[in-house]
Amino acid sequence: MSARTPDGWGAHAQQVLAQSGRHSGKARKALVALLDGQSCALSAIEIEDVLREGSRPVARASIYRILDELERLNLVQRVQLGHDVTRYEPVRSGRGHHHHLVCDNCGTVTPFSDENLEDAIRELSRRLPMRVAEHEIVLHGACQVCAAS
Amino acid sequence: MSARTPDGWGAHAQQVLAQSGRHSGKARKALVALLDGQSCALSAIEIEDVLREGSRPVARASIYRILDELERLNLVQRVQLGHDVTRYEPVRSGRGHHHHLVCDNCGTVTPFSDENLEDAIRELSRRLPMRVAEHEIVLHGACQVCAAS
DNA sequence: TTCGATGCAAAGAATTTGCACGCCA
DNA sequence: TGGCGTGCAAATTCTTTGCATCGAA
Repeated sequence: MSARTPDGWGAHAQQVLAQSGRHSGKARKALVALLDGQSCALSAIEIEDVLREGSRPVARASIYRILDELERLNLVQRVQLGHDVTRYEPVRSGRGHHHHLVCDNCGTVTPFSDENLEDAIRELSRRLPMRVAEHEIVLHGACQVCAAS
Repeated sequence: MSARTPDGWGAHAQQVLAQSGRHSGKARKALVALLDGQSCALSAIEIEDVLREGSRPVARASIYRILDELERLNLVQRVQLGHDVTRYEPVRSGRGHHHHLVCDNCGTVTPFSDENLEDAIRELSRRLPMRVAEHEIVLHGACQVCAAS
């Protein structure tokens, strides 16, 4: 199952980028296209690998710069899952919003979503002394496979 | 307000460490003592600084090794807040359990706790295909000061 | 006395920065 | 054509590892 929606995040991202008065290079197009087809979080290095094998090699420095820019425009969100790995995923407001289960044993990452949780966060956000923009929830534990062994 | 409880985390940690059949060095004692008096998350480098100024200088490598060990014993939890910063905080089961608000503008970290949220997570955990051990919630946004300006 | 704990220094890995060139508006 | 976008390589920063020494049991 993909979280992609027709004419969804990718198009939206390109539009926001264009409106912020920037040129559009090939590296960025390739990266945005990759993220658009991605439902869960990737690290910069995973992105580099996928791009090198696939559409177009992109320098690592460019990847970081582009991700940085996308983050500033609130188009991608940094997600910290396992040890040290910084991952990035497209911010999809409606359908596609999710959080992550991380198996501390084998490192597997699984997305999940839960409306009760979202409600609790929305309600909580109203009471906090902060304008809450994003939230990130990570559950750690043992996945089915690892829990069995 | 401190999350420390009399005879609490520090003593518990020392006990677990002793039971796992290890010697007890001065560096580790100093680090555990520091964390015991700490209610929120610190990075390895902040820990190094505090120890150097305070009780006893501890080599950075030792800090990482000790934190690693404490994490394996489930005595501290890694917390990923801002960009890249890996922080560590004592795992306190009951009182003292909390999560974090991060101001994306000024970087301020504020702890909070919410029972509705904990309930939602407990209930959710039962339904997930994973044995959930820990969870981490980070809210990003603008703190009062930054939201005003 | 033995073996883990620690410090120091070097190695590694991820991320950032500087600079020259290429390409889009 | 001007300036942003990109690639390459060097520089930074955080973290890990190797090894000799110190200290607790």
